[in-house]
Amino acid sequence: MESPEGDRIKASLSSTSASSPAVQDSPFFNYLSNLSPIQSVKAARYAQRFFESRFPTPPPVFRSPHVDLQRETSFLKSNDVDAGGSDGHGYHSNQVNNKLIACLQKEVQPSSPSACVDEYLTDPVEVEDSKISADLRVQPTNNVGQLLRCGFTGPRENIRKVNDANNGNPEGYVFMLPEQSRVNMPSSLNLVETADYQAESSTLPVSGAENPEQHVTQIVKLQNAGIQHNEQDGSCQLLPESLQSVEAYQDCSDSSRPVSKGSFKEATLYQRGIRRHLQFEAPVVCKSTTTHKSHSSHNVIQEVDNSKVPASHTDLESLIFSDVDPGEVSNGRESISYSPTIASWTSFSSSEFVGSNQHSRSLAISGPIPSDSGLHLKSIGGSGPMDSDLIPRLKLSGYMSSKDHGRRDCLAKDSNKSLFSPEAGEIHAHVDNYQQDNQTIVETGPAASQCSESMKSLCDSLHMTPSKQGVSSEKKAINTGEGDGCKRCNCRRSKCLKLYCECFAAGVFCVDSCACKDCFNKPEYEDTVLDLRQQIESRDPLAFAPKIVKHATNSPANIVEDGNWTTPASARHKRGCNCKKSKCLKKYCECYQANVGCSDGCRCEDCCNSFGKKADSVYRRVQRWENPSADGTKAGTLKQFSPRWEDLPDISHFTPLPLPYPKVLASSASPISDYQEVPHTQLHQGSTLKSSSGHCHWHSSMSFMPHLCESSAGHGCSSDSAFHDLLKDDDMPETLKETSTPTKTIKVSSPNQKRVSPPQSRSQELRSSSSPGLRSGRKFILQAMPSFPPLTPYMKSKNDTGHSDLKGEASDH
DNA sequence: GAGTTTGAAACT
DNA sequence: CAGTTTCAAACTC
Ligand SMILES: [Zn+2]
Ligand SMILES: [Zn+2]
Ligand SMILES: [Zn+2]
Ligand SMILES: [Zn+2]
Ligand SMILES: [Zn+2]
Ligand SMILES: [Zn+2]
Repeated sequence: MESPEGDRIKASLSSTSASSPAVQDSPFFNYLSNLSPIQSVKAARYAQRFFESRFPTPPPVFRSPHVDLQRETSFLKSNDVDAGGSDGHGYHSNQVNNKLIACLQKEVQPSSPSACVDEYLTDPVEVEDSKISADLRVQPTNNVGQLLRCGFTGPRENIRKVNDANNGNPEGYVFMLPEQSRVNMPSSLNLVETADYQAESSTLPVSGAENPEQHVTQIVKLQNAGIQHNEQDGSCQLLPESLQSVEAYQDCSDSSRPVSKGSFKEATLYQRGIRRHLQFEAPVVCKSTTTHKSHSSHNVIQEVDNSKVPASHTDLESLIFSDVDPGEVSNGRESISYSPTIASWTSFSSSEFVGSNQHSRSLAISGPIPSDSGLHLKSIGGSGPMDSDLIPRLKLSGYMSSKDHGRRDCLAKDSNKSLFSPEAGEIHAHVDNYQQDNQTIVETGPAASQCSESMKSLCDSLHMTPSKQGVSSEKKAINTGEGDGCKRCNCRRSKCLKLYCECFAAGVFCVDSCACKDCFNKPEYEDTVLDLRQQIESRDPLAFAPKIVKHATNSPANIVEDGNWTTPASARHKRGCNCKKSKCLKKYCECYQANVGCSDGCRCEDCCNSFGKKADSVYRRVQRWENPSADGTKAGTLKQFSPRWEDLPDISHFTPLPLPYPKVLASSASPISDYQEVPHTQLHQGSTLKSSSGHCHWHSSMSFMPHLCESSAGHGCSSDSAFHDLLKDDDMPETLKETSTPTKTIKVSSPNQKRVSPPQSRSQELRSSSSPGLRSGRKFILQAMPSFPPLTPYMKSKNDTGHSDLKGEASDH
């Protein structure tokens, strides 16, 4: 309103507001609808767009999407978490849903969109709403199921098939994520990935099937994580940030790896082509990759259970496998949708997510889907009402979801962290890891703590679930968290419609905990929000992409040591920082804030980033990583999170995902959390903090987290940074690379199996102490996703359509 | 909590 | 693409 922007915004707003009800007729509306992923009917369109735009390629891939039933299962597990966790605020959800839907429709069945959608989307949402409220996360499974559904929905069967077929993944990277991250990732991610994978798999014959499996799981983390839980809904939102980061994990070739393997199938691989798929794989955590492999998804779950939550896990499985899908799915709604964004991201991420651990919650991302679902759920739930509406909602939901979150967001806040992303995905993960060590974890890193908390909540809820008691517990947890708030943005002049706003930037709606004024980043203005978002994306395709990307690559560094592991270290900021006075030692520096070292892409002066200086060679970083203490205070600690850097030359590459919906990101983010957790300072504090404060939150919400963190204490906060999202460099790069250099792409995809042991060092250690076995065992498999489609497509679609409109209006003034 | 610093986002 | 302005977070007190 106010100034120039005001006009634009107004325009948008007007459209928006109107849009929902009556406006549909207006051109804008159309435009929007096109843009917006979800708009009811349009899911299909959406999907198309995504496909078109994002995935120029291979439709086939998408087609298969659902395919991955298997994954679903696995995902389910994870998903559940995600779903639960995520509120769905984010637009993502919508996007995701859209994708899914699209996929489904296209491939699966166009005929009954609703059905399809329902299955996929629905689940999550509905489930969450109804169930969630009651159970909330009680049972992850549900969520999972939802997620899966969302993503894949029905398809389990399909998926499985695919998986089977694919078993051989072309490449798989195995990363050892920190526990936290691992856990998280999987769930949400899995879902997503699954979907994609499926496609891929189908498409890809994965030649390798034989390959040992490299399943790469990509995990995306949502940094933000801002997951919010709604008491009612139970859903949580992820913060944008969380979403942003994505991680990918590769699996070991071993075989199976973990979940991913099975589910993933991944082969995913290769996704590149496929990539798009969203997916996120699940991170499954394979404790021991090998060992557990057998049931990927199950494994994951199991692991989780074992370690932490037996009950839940059990439930999950059952749920997941069994009913959840169907029933819930059907019921539900699909809320989940993936938002387009997600899709885009997904592709994005999938290809490269990396997980940074920043936020533990990685869920988001990869989860983007999953997370989305979670988010969606919320949204759905929130919205409520209607199934039929779902679709439309979806659209909204993406953003909308936030509604719910809003409420509980606050709670979440502190908790928010916890809430946040983790939600589903993370939750699982967290659960495993965290639960076990919750405390430990907490200590470990703020992020961790957050995660753990969130996880706990989730877990609790899950566990509890059955009776619904869980809910209360959940709430408690959340509330406990504290109600606090978790602050989020504090915008005064941007109306929360610019990237200045963390919420908006993260792809999530503002919630109660936000202290913004004249906020338009609300579900009610979803249209506006989406429009502006598109505008911004058109201007900068990477605007909503996760800030942190992982390079996964094979860079020597990763391999370096044993070749086994890879490092998360590779994570770096997508655009690099431009610090002049902070020496990259304060949060003013986005790199530092994200717990990643500066890279060549940074233009900082006198860089002293404890996570890695601009000039540091990968090798050095690794060393630091390994011996943090030696280096420096923070560095050491930090390293844990971002242990090693590889060269990530190309930051720029990141793929641009058009829609950033957070959810996706969020999911992805979780993985990252690891990093965050550890954050330098935090570490020390962290441990304490968390516990004490408790609530710090979860990293997932990284972006938001800051506030929280702050309040909570540094730990949490610090963690947030960690949370940032990481995308895998690989992915990103690939994308970019693809564009620019085909070759790389390939590489990326094939780098293959590396296991990486996350830097968790400390955090892990801590944890490990508590429960060593798991940790070590867990591995995430990331598949390298192919690159993404170039930004362009996405842009185009949007631009074309809406773009003009919006711009026109916008430009007016 | 007010005020300052900082660097990204937005704008020109 | 560079320079400037705007913005909100990070930080300081
Ligand atoms: Zn805001
Ligand atoms: Zn806000
Ligand atoms: Zn706001
Ligand atoms: Zn910097
Ligand atoms: Zn930097
Ligand atoms: Zn620097």
